[in-house]
Amino acid sequence: MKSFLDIDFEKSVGPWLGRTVKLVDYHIHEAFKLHGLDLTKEQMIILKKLYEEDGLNQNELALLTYRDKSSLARLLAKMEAKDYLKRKQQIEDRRVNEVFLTDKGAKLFERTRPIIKKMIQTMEKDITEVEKDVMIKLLKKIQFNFNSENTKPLPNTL
Amino acid sequence: MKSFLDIDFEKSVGPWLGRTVKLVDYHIHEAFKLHGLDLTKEQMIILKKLYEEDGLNQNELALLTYRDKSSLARLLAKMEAKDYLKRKQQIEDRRVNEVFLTDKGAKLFERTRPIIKKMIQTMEKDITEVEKDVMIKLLKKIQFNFNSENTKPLPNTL
DNA sequence: TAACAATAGTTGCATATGCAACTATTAATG
DNA sequence: CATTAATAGTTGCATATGCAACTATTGTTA
Repeated sequence: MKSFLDIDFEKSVGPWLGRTVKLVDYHIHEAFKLHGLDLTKEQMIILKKLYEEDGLNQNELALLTYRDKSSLARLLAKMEAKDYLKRKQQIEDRRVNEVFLTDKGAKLFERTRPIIKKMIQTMEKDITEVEKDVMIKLLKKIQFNFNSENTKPLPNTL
Repeated sequence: MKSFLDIDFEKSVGPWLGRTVKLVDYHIHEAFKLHGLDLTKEQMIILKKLYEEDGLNQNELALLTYRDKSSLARLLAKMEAKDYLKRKQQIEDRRVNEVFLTDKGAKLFERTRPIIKKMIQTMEKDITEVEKDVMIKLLKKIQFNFNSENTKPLPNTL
C-alpha cells in the first residue's frame, strides 16, 4: 500500500530533524540523571537565562525560551519548590514577578556546564566548523522561509 | 553575570535544531486546523505507517515511530475513538493487537498529503538538493556520534 | 507438567506544552 | 474620575511523552 506521494516526504529533512532533537533530549536527560542532577533540559534552560541575567520577569523568560507563559509558570513553580529560584512580586508594578536564582540554583547550573559541554563535543565529533556553520545557516533559512510565507503573526512561543 | 562557559553552547547546533522542529510542528498543526482536519502530527505519522503497511501490531508501530509503547497505545486509543483505525486481537497470539486503518482514516491521510507536501515546499524553499543532502548527512552523523559513544543500549523509542 | 521467563499491551505517575478563559493590576481615554 | 483597554500571571482542559509496575498470554526449561 506504498503510495507515490511518499517520495517527497521521505526525502524531507523534517523527520531527520525530529529524530535528532529527540536524541539530544534523551542524552541530556541521561547525563543529568547519571550525575545525580535533579533537573530537566527545560529547567536547565531557565537556569541558563537567569544565570545570564538575574531578575527577569516571567514574560521575558517566556519570550527568551520560546515557551507559552503558562508553561513557563508551571516550570517555575516546580523549580521554586526545589529551591532553585525565587519569585518576587515587583513593588512598582504588582502584576510582575521577578525571578531570581538561589545559590542552590546557580551552583546547580554551574554543575551542568561541563556535562553539556562534553555532550556537545560528543555530538559534534568529526563535524567541522564549516559544516556546523552550513547547518546553522540552513536551519536559519528554514525558519526564515516559515516566517515569510506566513500571513498570520506567530505566537510568542516561536 | 555572563559566563565564559556559554560561548561553546551558543554556537552549538542544538538550540537551532530545537527551535526549527518547534516551528515545523507549529506549522503542521496550523495547516491541519486551517483545513479542518481533526488530527495531530503524531496521529498523522501513525496513519502514514498504517497506510504503508496495514495491520501492523502495536509493538511494530512503536518501533517504527520511535515512541514508547505506552505512548503509542494512548495515541491509538484516541484515534480509535475517532474511528480512524481499529485494533483487532490476533487469534494465533492473543497478546497481539493488529491495527487496521478504517476508510475514514485512509481518506483522512490522503487529505493530509497535499498539505504536507506544500509545507515541505515552503520550508525548503531556496534550499538546493545538495544542501539538503548535506544537512541530512550531518544529522545522520550526529545521530551516529551519539550511538557510538554510548555504552548503555538505547531504548526502543530512539 | 509445573515453575519460570519472555512478550504485548495497559495503567499510574511524572514531565512538558499550548490555547483559551479567567483574575488582578495598571494604563489609557472619554 | 469612571469606564475601558492592556498587561502579567494563573488555571482548566487538552495533547503527547517516558519509565516502571502491572496483567495476560505464550514459550522455555528443569
